Amino acid sequence: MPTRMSSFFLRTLREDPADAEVPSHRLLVRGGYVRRVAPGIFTWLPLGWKVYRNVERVVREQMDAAGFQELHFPALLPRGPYEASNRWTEYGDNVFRVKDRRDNDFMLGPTHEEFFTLTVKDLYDSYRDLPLAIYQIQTKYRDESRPRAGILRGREFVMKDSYSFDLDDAGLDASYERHRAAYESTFDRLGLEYVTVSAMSGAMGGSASEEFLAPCDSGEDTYVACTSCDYAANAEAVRFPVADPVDATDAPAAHVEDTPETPTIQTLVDLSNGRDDLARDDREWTAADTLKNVVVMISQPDGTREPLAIGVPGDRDVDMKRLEAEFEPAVVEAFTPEDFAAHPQLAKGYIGPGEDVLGQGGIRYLLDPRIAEGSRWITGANAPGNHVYDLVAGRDFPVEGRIDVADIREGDPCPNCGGDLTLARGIEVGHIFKLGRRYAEALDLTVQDESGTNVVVTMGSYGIGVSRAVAAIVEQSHDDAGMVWPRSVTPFDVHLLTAGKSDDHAAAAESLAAEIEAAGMSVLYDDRDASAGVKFNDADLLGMPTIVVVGRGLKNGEVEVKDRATGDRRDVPFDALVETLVADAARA
RNA sequence: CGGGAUGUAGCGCAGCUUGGUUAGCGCGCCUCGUUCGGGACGAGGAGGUCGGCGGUUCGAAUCCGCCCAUCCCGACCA
Repeated sequence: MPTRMSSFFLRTLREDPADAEVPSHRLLVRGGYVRRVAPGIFTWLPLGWKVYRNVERVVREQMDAAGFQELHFPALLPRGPYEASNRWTEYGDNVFRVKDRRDNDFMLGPTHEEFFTLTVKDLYDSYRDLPLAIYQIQTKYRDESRPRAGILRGREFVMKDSYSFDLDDAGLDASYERHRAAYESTFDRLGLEYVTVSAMSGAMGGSASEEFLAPCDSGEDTYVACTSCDYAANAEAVRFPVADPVDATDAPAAHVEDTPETPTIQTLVDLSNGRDDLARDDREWTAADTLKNVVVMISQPDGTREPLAIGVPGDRDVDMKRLEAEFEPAVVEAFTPEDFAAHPQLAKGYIGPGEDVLGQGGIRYLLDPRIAEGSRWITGANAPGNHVYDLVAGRDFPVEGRIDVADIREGDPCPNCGGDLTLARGIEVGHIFKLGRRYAEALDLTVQDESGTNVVVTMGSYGIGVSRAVAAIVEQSHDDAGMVWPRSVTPFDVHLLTAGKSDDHAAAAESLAAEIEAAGMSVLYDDRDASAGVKFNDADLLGMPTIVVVGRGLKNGEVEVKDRATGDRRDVPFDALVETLVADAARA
């Protein structure tokens, strides 16, 4: 039986919801696929649920095909295991915490590493049981400080998470590769365009890590890709090589100059160019000649705070996102007036390297990799209104450490081949990484090897944002009129409507609907007593891949078949309709 | 958590500055009629704790205070 719109639980909105910004949010709400219940929490209405389940089905089929085994943990989790890995604290405000009637702590699981690990530990003891790869498709909860963009980033969302367990690094490599291949086939089937970029392993600890990003304007992740080689990385993970040392034997001695009213790079550059005693003969000073020192506070989950100074070329800013990624799970805070008061050696606006100030016994001081040993700089002289010129890195102050957190720009040299980097945005729909032994060690997951020795298991962790993928598909596949579903996840194969209200139209549509369904395709039949325009617009909005119109061609025994994606329309005789639809579906 | 904005019917909004009958418009919904291939038309109707609490006042959607909530921009993640 076709689903009849006259009785289908669906209401489309004529106007965009006021709170929806990104296309997926706007269209999913307007099309009656989802409905907001609370910030970041949504109801899946019948149409949306069909899409969601199709996505979930594809994910499950590809996991099963790869030989991974599905299980299901609770979403409501006791505190204990998270103590062992220290994450009850580390996750901070991002977890929904609840108590039972006896005042025991529970949480709504934001992730399940501990439970996978502990369950394997419970059941397995021998190397002969490995390798193992298990997964679940689970509702996860994260009390995001700022949920946004509708389904793209909710506080309740569905994630497929897998874990692999291997005896050694070679085994982990193999498990990782199997997951990568499974992910590629999954996203291919979902009709998602994606790029694979290398990524930091983030809060979970570990080594190799790659993200699957669906490129689109609403993406929250910035990634770089090289125009010359196949290098691609999340902006947070890009690491530029340390610049080669330069010869500084001819460099003049460093000299402090009186530079009043120059607390910013721009004022400093302007003053330097404007004064005869400071101006260069060969060219103008630029911001890139200055060494900018940014002081921040690194705040650990346990509450300890430590100041950190970062030196970058003055034409660059510190990218806070990259900096945060570097110190996870610690949080980076701006230096407050109180912090400055507690460090009186820091002259705001005139901070520079110096004994007991930055480095050399003072605040921990790390330099951008572009600052070569032997390079000359203008920087703060640690006194208001004073800068030091011709300060040579490595000669006048030691290079105590490096940190690569400056902003990345279009055209920056590729760390791999030196070609030009491009910047783009994408939605993280998948993430695979080699966890290593962190959880296994913390939770004491070992197996006996052939010699009877206990060996710590090495793990991999692999996620797919199932609910997020629904939104990502819309982000990539829509036009002004509405959504355009890939056939693999469409809620219905065919959207059938009558343009014309005679009994003949209805009878023809009924019989065609039955034929189409008999051929194995699902039909959403718009049998409503609405004007043709309303039906056409709803059909475009709802986005089934094929729209069949029983209209003015009826008298000739023809219907119109419209391809939602291309907009192409063809008149097809009744008796050729099913054949046409089957052929179209097969071609897609 | 910082910055900005908003809260009035299922959805989108006006009214608030300058307090005053029964709180209004469009969409959607119900009834009747007309229309019938790209969000038709007429007539009639249903639907509201005006975010909450407190205050000022003869009288508060409107003024004041506090609170709550939501959205957007920045810092976090599938």
